[in-house]
Order: sequence, then structure tokens, then C-alpha cells
Amino acid sequence: MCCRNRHSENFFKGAVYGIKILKTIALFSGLSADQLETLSYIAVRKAYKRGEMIFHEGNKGNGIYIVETGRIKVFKLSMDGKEQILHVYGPGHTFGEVPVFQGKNFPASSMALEPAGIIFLPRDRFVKLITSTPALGMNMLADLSRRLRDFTVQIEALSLKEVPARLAAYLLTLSREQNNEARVSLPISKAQLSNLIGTTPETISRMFKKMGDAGLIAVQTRTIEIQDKEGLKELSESGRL
Amino acid sequence: MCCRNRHSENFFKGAVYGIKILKTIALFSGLSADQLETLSYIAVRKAYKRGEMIFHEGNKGNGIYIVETGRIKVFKLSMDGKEQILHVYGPGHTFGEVPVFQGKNFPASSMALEPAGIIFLPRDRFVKLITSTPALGMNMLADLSRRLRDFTVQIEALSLKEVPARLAAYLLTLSREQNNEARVSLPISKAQLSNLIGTTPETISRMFKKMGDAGLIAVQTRTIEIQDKEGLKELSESGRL
DNA sequence: ATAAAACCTTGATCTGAATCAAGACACTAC
DNA sequence: GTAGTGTCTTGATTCAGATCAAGGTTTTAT
Repeated sequence: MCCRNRHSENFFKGAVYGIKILKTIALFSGLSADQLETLSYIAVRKAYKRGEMIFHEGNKGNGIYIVETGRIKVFKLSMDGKEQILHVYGPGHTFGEVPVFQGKNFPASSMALEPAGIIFLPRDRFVKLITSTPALGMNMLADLSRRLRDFTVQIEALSLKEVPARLAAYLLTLSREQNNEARVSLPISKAQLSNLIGTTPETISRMFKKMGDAGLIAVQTRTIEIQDKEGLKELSESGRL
Repeated sequence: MCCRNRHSENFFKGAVYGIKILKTIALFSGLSADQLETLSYIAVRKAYKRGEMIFHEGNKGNGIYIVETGRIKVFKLSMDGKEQILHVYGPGHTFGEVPVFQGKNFPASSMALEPAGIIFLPRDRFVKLITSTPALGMNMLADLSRRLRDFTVQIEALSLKEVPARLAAYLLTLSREQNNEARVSLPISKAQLSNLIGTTPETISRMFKKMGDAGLIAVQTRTIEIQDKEGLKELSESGRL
């Protein structure tokens, strides 16, 4: 029927390789082998195709999701179809957890940006585990806190910074995440990037060109060479090209 | 010295009236009398004057704060002094908790908007309590989840809605919070309101006038009469006056 | 009651970036 | 290798709302 998930599912069910995978996830850091094994019986593995929806805003929240492979976006849409991306996540990251602890529905939608493997933990079982595993609860609190901090930065950017500053800040963040001061690789298309930092593809193009002309960067399709890191930093703070 | 707090402090220390106050706070809902008593020994009461800073962005996070009386704002400033308010909170609300679970520093600043009584719970003692009180941990997770949901709404508003829609949405939210469909009272000045919804005092004035002329509302200084709730709803969704 | 401070309103002007259109470039499927 | 699809770039135009200035109103302190 219309609601049947098209993506395939399978289970770890105590398998050693499953426990190994779960062990690499920051949320489960500090958990014992027993606890990880319990988790492996709860976990459902799902595979999504590029462009496939993982959940829709307003649908009932049913559990917590973790990216195992690939990349996903969490986003909201306006009534006339404009998209604001809240997060783009890769392996190890959790998402979809707001309704787990607060009830109600998903506050945003999620979609696979490329073929993605997702680990799903059903709500009731996960909440039960958290209650009996204080370390997991503390990790979850840390996770949500990090998310809150990220949102304050995003609100600050959207409200207090102009587009050039937001783009410069994004490139600097990417540079830190990719541990590379000289060159970064865009993990998403420029159109998706424009929806993440709150602008349009045309504006991204114009800003990249201006930043190139100013000697700050050199753009090669999806690879950006950082030529003047200090200049980029200054642009991310003051805003003016 | 420069860091001495000017606000006065006192303690509940097991007092019955203190336990009564703590019992009214949603975060402590479901806690036993013993647990509430333990909390009362941890809690520090502080009084702030209007305009007094509670904490500064970038300072080391030292604990969790709860509004007992009055009203506070949590905000960020740009380099040229523009302010974006993240939250305005009244009695019962918690704030300042991001660094408690994630370490690092306060991601934003906080200030009393009027004389305010604040309950402060030092970090180490609070974390210890959470570890030994699963119900408190679950309440905290629910609290942070609610905060995350609020932020997604704020990001959606800032990025996908124009100012008239944001103002209409704010009035509708106020109406729900104040349980009054016909009239709302602005809890903050119009200048502060402009910093909350991401615009300027001049624009707030112009929008209120236009909305008044369109028969949606009638403004009397800090009291707003809602004349066309459906119209306001439509404006909050479609955006166009 | 009055002065000072804080807040708000109105008018005029400016601007960053969205929108629309059109075409070029890159990638994918066959 | 080629056609189709998706993505990106460039030019021209428009506009929502910011900025600046000035004066009015409300609130607070004495």
C-alpha cells in the first residue's frame, strides 16, 4: 500500500559485527559489551535510496535514527515549496529523536541525499534502555546539547549575518571537520548548500566568484581551495566582501 | 573584583516552602519528596535586577538555571551590536543547560528583563543527581527536546517566512500561551520583540499599523486585541499582508 | 508635578539578495 | 558516444525591509 516502506530491512541480532558497528557510534560510547549486545537485538537496519524520504514532518515519531553509511538531510518546507535544511548528517550521527522524549510528531522531515544505511531504534525499547542505562542517558543529553548549540549558531547566522559571512563560516566549519586547512570538498550540491545556509543557488554562485576574485578561495566544481584562511575568517565575522 | 556577582543569594536547605517551590517546576515533576529535599540542599537562589547579566556567551558553563519569578532573555550579539533573542522565559523555565551536559562554554548570554528570582543548580551536583534519578534524566531529555523543537520553528520562521508572517505567528503563540483568543498582552517591549522575531522596531511599528488597518488586530500600547483570528492565521502561513 | 530616560512612530532613502530568464556545464543512463 | 537530466552560472530587474533622521509618547525617578 501507499505506506509500505520500500527500503529493505535487516537485523544485527547479537552478531559480533553488529556489536562492532554499534561500538563505533558516539552515542553508545562507554557502554558495556552486554549493553551493546542488548542494543543489537533492538536495532533495525534499513537501506534507503538517494532521494528517498526517511520520515515526514508531522508524522508520529516512532524512534531514533542513526546514520551508518551515506548522508541524509533534515529539513523543513515552506508552503510554497522553499526548503530550509536544518542538518546534513553522515555516519555516526543521530537524528529524529525530538519526539522520542517529548512525544508529539516529527518537527521536520528527513531524506537520503545518497544511498544510505540507517540504524533505527524503536522508541519504547530505546526509552526502556535509557532508563536502565544511565551512561546512555548522559550520552543522549550530551547529544541533544550539542544539537542545541548548533542551532544557536544557525539562528545567529541567519539573523545576524549576511550571506557572504554565512558562506565563509560554512567553509571554515567544513575545513575543521575535514581536518584540512588548505582544501575542502563540498559534501552536498551547491543547490543543497544554498538551502542549508539560507540563500539561493544564484547567490552561492555569485559569492563564490566574488570570493575567488578577492583571492580568498579557488573553486573547482565541488572542491574548494582555501587561499586566504585569515581573510575568510574575517569575512565570516564582519560580513563584508 | 570585576567578577563578583552583585545579586544576592540564599538557600532553601530543606525548608518546606523551598520543596513546595521546587515541586511546581516541570523539570522536577514525578520526583519523590526525598529527591525534592535533596534538590533543595543543592539549589542556590539568586536575585537579579532589571538589565543585570546572568551569564555571558563564551563563559564557562557552571550549572543549570531556573526562573522562579520575573522574566529573562537568552540572546546572541553580532560584532556590531545587533541582538538576536533566542528565548524569553518566565517562571518554571530552565535555561543555561547546554554546557552542563556537553561541557564547553555558554553558547549565548542571558539577562534579566525585569527584577528576577533565579534558582541555580551547580553542575557537578546536578549531574550526580541525574545519574541517580532516572525520572529526572527523562524530564531533562523531554526539556531539551522541546527546546530543539522550538528552535526548528524559529529557524523555519527566520528563513522561510517574511516579517508579517513571523509577527502574526508570534501573536498566535502568545494567544495560546495566555489562553486568550481575543486579547494578548506583550510580555516584552516592542524593541525586544523585534530582536526576537528578527526585524527592527520601525518594521514592527509599520506591520502593527498595517495589520490594524487590515482589521486583523487593534493595538493599545502593550495590549493587542485580536479581531480576526482566522485572518491572522492565514497571514502567519502565507506571509502576505 | 516634573524632568529624564526609554520607547515608539513616521518619513525618506538605500541596499542586499531574491526572482526570473536563459543558456552553459556536468553527470547519468543507455 | 549520445541523449536526457540535473546542476550551475550569468544578466537584468524587482523588492522587502534595513538604515537614518526626527519628533512624539510612555514610563520611571525624584
